[in-house]
Amino acid sequence: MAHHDMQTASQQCGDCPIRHRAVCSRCETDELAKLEQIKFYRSYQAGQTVIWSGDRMDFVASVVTGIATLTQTMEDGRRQMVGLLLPSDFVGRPGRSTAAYDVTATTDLVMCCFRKKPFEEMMQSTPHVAQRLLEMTLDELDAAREWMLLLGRKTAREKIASLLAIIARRDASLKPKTAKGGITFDLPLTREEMADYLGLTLETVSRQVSALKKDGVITLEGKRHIIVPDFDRLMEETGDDSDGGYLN
Amino acid sequence: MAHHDMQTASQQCGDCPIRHRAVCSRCETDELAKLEQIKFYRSYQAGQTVIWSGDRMDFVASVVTGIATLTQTMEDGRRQMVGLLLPSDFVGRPGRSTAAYDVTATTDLVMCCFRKKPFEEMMQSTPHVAQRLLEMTLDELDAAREWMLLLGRKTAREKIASLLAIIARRDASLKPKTAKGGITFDLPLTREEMADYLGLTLETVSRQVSALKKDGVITLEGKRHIIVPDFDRLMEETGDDSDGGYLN
DNA sequence: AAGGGGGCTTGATCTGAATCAAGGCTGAAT
DNA sequence: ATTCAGCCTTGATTCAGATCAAGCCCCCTT
Repeated sequence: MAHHDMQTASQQCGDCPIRHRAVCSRCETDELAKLEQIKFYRSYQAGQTVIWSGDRMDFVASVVTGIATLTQTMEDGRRQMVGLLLPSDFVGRPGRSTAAYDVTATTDLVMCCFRKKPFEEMMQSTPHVAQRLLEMTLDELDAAREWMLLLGRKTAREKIASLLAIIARRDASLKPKTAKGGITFDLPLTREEMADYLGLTLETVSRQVSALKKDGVITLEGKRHIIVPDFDRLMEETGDDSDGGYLN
Repeated sequence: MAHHDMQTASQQCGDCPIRHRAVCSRCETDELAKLEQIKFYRSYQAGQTVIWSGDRMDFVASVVTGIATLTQTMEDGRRQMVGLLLPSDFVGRPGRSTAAYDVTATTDLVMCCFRKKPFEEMMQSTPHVAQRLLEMTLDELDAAREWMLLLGRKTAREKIASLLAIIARRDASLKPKTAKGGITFDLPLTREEMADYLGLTLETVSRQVSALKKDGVITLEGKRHIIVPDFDRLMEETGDDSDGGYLN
């Protein structure tokens, strides 16, 4: 019977990544049930703003499909992206009631949301949810620090190569079937969004993408479809340590 | 009796910030006792390296006194600071066995360490430790994102002003007695370390500090002692939103 | 088919910070 | 007292990326 509940829950929320990443690895039946009761979905169109920085935010959420960005903006309009949310990533901060960043859908977006109050109560009673969330937050912190090295010390070319490598890698982990010969993916960002990610202008992004193409590091099909014939070659351009020590 | 244990523990570890920040806010007696049993102290001299990136790291720790930095280094020597640890800050990552960054003592440093294994076991059994750690990690992530805006979009002058404001603020929160007239503090970093923090060269740091001095935003006494006659004036130079919305 | 707009590219020029270079200051060691 | 080393400042020059500017491409609308 208990096992049956679990399967039912699983069917109800089979596509909900929070099940898998934040909660489910060691979930018990009644915890799933609790999550089922408080969750709801929201959809946004490409370009839509999910929340403005400073707005009241009474839910936490997990990306189901699509891509969202976190950005910070200065009064004079300078923008810096500070987070890129892919499917299964978590947004929102238990214990804070206002959004600290603008959250924008860069593609059509579906999020699985949980009202903050009940989610927090659930966290109290099910310790490994907090632990899973801690793990995810520590991963994000590591990514942020990698990003800081990129922003502070890398050249424009290295920045572009790094971003392409990051997207290629995350993309590959989502669609496990990757041909050995070459990696292929669609850029989910405009040149301007790439610039906001990298701390550059869109013109510089465009020039450096062209340069990588001219040098044979990548091939372009249209403006957005990227082919990386040799991933190691791309990695050489990033300036990062060659040994992919990012997975220990 | 239970209450007595707590006081005893408190005396044994009166100066240990993890007690206050990571663990203690809702601690119970036996948790404190557990912490007491697995903790130990380590001291480092100014300039000493605590851990090299990639080294095995079998403890987590909390800064008791002094200042430490986290830095990342590229093969060709470019360096970027990615963390600045002041007293009560936490280092180390439950669930990872190798250090991801160089940790260096910039002043004489005392850390309160916990062997990772027992600490992790303790986390399992005492849920609000994980919760407190999550809160601290989320704070750090926010700081990292603020830092990303600085690295990606601020001018050299804004970077310097921002760093001075950050240090002034954190300093003020440590020694609560701050004169209304002006804020005064010692820079805990060399020009080169400031440069590594800000993604600049040491020459540019020096020039911009001189410029802020010439413009009356700060006064220098020696190379390290800073006087900020008007904190609001300094804040104007940072490029940040004027409303100090960083504390909600 | 014509028009228009959003996203992108490419060229010309400018500029803020890096780089290269030469001292200066201060405190510790001889 | 002198020397030395580490840290800092300041000047001259260079250069990577920003800014300004023009036009292209592609898709959508009418």
